[in-house]
Amino acid sequence: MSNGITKENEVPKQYDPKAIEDRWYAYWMQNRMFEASEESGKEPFTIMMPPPNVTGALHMGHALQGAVQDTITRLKRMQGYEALWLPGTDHAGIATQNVVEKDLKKNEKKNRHDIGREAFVQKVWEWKEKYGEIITRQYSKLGVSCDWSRERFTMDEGLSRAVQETFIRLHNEGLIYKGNYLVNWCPVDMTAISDEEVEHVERKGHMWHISYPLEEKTAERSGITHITIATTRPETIPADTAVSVHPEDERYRELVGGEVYIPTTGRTVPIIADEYVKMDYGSGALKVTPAHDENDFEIGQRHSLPAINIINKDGTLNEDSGKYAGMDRFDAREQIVTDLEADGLLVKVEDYVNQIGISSRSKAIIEPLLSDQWFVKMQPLADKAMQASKNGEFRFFPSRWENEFFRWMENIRDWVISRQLWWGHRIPVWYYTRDDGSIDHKRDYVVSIDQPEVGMVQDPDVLDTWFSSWLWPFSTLGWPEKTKSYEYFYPTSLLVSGYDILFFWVSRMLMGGLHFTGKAPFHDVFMTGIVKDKQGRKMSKSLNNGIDPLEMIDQYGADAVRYCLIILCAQGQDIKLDPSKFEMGRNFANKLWNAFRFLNLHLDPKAEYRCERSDVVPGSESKIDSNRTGDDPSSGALQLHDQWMISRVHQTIEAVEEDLSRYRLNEALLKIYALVWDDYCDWYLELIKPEYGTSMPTATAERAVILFEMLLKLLHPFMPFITEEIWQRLRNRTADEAIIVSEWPEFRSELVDKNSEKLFVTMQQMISSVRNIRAEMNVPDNLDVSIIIKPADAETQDNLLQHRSVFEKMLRLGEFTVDTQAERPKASASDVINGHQLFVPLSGLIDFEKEKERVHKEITRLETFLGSVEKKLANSKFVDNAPEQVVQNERNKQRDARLNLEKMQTILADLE
RNA sequence: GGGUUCUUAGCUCAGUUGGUUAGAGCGCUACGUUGACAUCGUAGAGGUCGGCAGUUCGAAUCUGCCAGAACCCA
Repeated sequence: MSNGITKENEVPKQYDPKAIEDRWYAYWMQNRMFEASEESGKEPFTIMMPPPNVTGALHMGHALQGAVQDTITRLKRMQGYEALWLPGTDHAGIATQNVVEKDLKKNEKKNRHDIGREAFVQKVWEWKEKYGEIITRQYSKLGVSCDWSRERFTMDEGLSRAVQETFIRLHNEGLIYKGNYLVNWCPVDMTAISDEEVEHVERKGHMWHISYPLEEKTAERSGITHITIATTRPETIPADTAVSVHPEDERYRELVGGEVYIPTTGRTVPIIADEYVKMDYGSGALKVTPAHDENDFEIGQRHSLPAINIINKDGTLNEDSGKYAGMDRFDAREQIVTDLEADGLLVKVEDYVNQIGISSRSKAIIEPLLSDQWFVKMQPLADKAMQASKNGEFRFFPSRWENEFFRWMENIRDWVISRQLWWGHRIPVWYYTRDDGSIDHKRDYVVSIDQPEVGMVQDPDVLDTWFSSWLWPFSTLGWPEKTKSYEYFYPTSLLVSGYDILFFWVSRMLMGGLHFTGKAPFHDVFMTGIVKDKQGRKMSKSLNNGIDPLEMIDQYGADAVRYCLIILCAQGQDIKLDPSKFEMGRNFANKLWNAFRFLNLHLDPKAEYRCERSDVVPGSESKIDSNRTGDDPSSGALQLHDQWMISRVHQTIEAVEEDLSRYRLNEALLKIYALVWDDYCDWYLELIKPEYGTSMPTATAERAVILFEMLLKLLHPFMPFITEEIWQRLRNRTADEAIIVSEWPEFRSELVDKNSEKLFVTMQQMISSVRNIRAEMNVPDNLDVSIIIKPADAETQDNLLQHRSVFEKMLRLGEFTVDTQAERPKASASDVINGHQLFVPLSGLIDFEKEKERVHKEITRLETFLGSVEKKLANSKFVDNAPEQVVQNERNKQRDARLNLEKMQTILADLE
């Protein structure tokens, strides 16, 4: 496929991302540049994309993590790894089922029960086929280089097979069990959910103090008629099966072993003693409702109490609640309170803020409910994961997440994996039936993928969505089959995830991976922060404070969005995002674009450097001649600014590699940004800019292009679109030569040239100083100004004279005098840079008072600085204890500052 | 109640194993547009690094306490 660029294409003044982004994405796709192969013989590098919900829309969290993963993937690809980034989506049980149910209700005015399970599941699949690709298409807009040919869905046949396999395996190992336990029940979604899916919130409520009449014999024995209990949930009174007090509570000692009447029911229940009860809380007496409270459930177990379930799965009360049957649990609460009051049993009501559990999905108040569910025993899996962590089999970045991981692992509880839904992986368990078709619970169930015997029925429940996603790193590669992909790409190299799903997903993947494959599923885990709004609130639909990444891409360009997200993503801190922040990415892209425009304007379209040449800049390829130095641009020899720029580029390569190896993407990008903007654009390009009407020497142009290409390569993983566009416009390239598949620049320490840098930086400082003087003295912009430099040594004198052209390019320069014997002209402004004196003669323009003030200010600054340095050096403890290097550093500072100060003082004396 | 993180320029944030004359972007001030780029350039102003104490020759960085903010778990 053609890359769509011709030399005749106009180069617009402003960069327009829309004009190019889709074109390059299509080009990369059609040339199959994202696809990874098991056959290349290269070292693999693998990232599994956290699968977004198939129902979802792309949000900023996806965009951030997508940008991070793509940057690393592109880097590794350029560094010669066989880079696989495998994408996919998650079937998201409850969320998807809800969406389709809503759709069904809206369009056909039916609920799922009206059309039946098979037809409903069919509808969900249809919905998935129709809308399921929205999010992946949205992802593409970001420029993600994931291998779409390997895209997976958690309900694909292969992945479903992996789910069944693991269920059976865990069951055979005794790690899956079925039981009647108290679970978190969501009355809206009508399913059990796991502890991790419950959020705890504070709600204003009441504490009701209720008087329970003692059974007659107990009353007689103790001389008390009633015992007061405190509760926040009076509607559960009909389910009470005991009243408990603390064993050491003197007030109630006589009552323990006795009985009490449960209001509204007339039943009597025992009074027991249990250490769980807090004596100073409420009245010190607790009603025990094992079927509707977790702590009460445990007390019930300890004391062998019965559990009476009075709440239906839809949140209404059942027949066992007596006259409240059929009422909603919250209506029943009010009614019971009214009835108690009428009976004179309500002692008092207090306002009370209580912690309640709500479903993280439906936001409905969770009802602890006894039901038959399937569980996974987690402790043995957690032990393996903790051991692997201690062995260093995987690492968290930043490392503090390892502590969080351990904290959760150490207190891990069994995992409820059954869900009372229709959309998901059906539990591979079969039951015998009676003649009437009902399940025969007296006979053992059979665990099997296929129906074991005619007439047996499958468990109606499906598995928690996370029960398939915890297998994601290997099920996507074909496991449990020993496929080539699995053998080659597993275990994976890196996982990028937000810390909000550390427990839900990351930890479970580690446990699952270690248990099922014997290996940690990834070596590195990079936990990103969470993208929040300007005020630091989590972005949510209900707050309507989300920033749509697609809108931002449309407005600023994908590269700008990526730039912004990466630069703000520091070491896992949350990102407070405001749309205006994307401007910095857009501006940077525009800067880069205009650097290209500049080169393009001065480059001869037919010249040799439009073909591949890379031997004219040291380090860009192999052949170098770094000894050729001169100041004649036409000679083709390297000049000072070339050596300085080459040195800066190589320093940056080294620093960027170091930063990226530790996932400090923001640091790396900031360094590249500074290299491009401050070094290349502000200085290098200005210095090679030809005089008006003259053309750029070929050697200069070649070097500028090659250096620019190195910058483009460094930037490509972060900003893929613009770098590819410019790369392809600079020269004629075939698909094999696209920047996406180019080689990452090689760092070469011998090209870091400290001497050239030092000289160049001194010259930069001199130029800045002259500009400052011009501004301070209000020198008109179109006026040439002469400068006189009195260098501290003869070598600098030679160097500066040799590089006179640098001053000419960067200043409106008149006379240029460099002389170790120079004298300060009377009417001049002065400065001292690294011991070299600088005079700017300004007869008629100089304001002597202002100049005195300027010089005086500099002297004050130097004195303060020198004072602090000398204080350190006067301290013998410092000189004795600090490392030699540090002391030497201070001595150098002292020497330089003294030299500069002395000269400034002479100047000031001269002025007065 | 237990834990984690944060507090640095007007705003948003970087700052690695303690040694920098504490940085960036935005904003602000002055000047500048026939110039690669006003999505720009040049120059500049702006910080006792939340407070107090300690460790150290030396603290934005380590420790303790206090104040404030956010999050996680119970």
